Amino acid sequence: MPEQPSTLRARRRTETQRLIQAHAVRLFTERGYDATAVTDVAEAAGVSPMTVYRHFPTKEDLVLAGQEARLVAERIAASPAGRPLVRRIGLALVEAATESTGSGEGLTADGRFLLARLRLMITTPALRARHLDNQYALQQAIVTALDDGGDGHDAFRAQAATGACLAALHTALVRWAEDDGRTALPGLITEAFAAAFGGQAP
Amino acid sequence: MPEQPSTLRARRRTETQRLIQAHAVRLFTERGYDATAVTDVAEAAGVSPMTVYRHFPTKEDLVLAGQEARLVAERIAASPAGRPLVRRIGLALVEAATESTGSGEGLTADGRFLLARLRLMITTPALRARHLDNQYALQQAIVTALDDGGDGHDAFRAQAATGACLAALHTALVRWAEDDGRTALPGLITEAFAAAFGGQAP
DNA sequence: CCAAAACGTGGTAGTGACTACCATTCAGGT
DNA sequence: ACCTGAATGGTAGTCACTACCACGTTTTGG
Repeated sequence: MPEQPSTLRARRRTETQRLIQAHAVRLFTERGYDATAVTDVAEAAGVSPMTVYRHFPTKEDLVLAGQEARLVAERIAASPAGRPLVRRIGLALVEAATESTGSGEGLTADGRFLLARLRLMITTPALRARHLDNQYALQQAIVTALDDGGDGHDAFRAQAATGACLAALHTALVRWAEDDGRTALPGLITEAFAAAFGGQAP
Repeated sequence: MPEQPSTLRARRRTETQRLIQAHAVRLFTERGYDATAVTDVAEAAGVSPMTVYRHFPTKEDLVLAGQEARLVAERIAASPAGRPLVRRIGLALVEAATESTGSGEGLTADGRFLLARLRLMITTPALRARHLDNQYALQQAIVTALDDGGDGHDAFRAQAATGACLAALHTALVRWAEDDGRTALPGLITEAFAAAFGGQAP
């Protein structure tokens, strides 16, 4: 999904980003987030501190950066309307999770990296706060995407339902990370939805 | 509810806290959060920057400090068990909101201050992130408080349900702030729960 | 009632995240 | 080949926050 303009500059750019982020997550995991300075990350990646800030506006973005959110929003917007909102969102989330992590046992390299990032997001207070705010931004994006021209009251109901769905997702993600990714994520999401919404989930 | 030990030192201490926080919220509202330095708050309150940090460990706490969370957790723990979790939490939240803001029209001075803080929490990214993390901490407190000795699976379901409830609460709070407190908060919470959970809300 | 302990407050000097502002180098399109 | 623009690096500065220490006042215990 990330387009590859294949121009040399763009390829190098994404490659540097990948390099910096990989070293950052590694160092944060080894030494701790607060005990690792941005300068350390830059040094490990072989670039100047300036370059780190060019690619990642804040230290937190070194862990949080990722494009999973966009995928989710698009999938929900593309899902067939008519069904109750909670079921639409739940189904889209389960599908997106299946695609990202696989429903079976083996974890891809991307999956392991996502897991490492998630662990940091859950345990480090500053990262957890920013991650929750990102989820809130995703909520806004979802509500905007599926706004069928209803009035403010409809939008309010959509906000409430979407927020509750994303909270259930978050619970599933936390459990998945605590389990080191051994339990399949789609199943956890389904369980979380069942616990929160009872009869109106896949 | 906050005990008054009535010893001179304690009274002075809470008074300085109140003073600093009041000036902070005022300045943040007038000039903006990022454009206001902690030094400015200290100067306005007539204390040294050091004293500000003594009472409020971070700049964000100047807005976020408050003991509403504890009230909510206690109320939920005290609610009668047996009913479905979502209904228990919803009822407790509506009651707590009624007590804090009143169900009628007039807004108390405390209510107006709470509204000003809430507006800052919603509009300022850094504060919004920390606020969402505080809600997440409240979720943990609630789950711990009503842990009836179930297994890990029960705890997982409680996490999912509680998180969804607090997301609905947050939606109601945002709407309340956007309305400048004109719509009664308990009713908004009830509506948000109805939108998210359908038939299982007050 | 008077000491000693505890607390609230202020100063100084630091660390670390982040932000201008500017110079240099090199890929991309014409 | 030339010029535009992007990517990187350096310097200096702001601001949140943290020791570490000193001084005065309130509280406490004999």
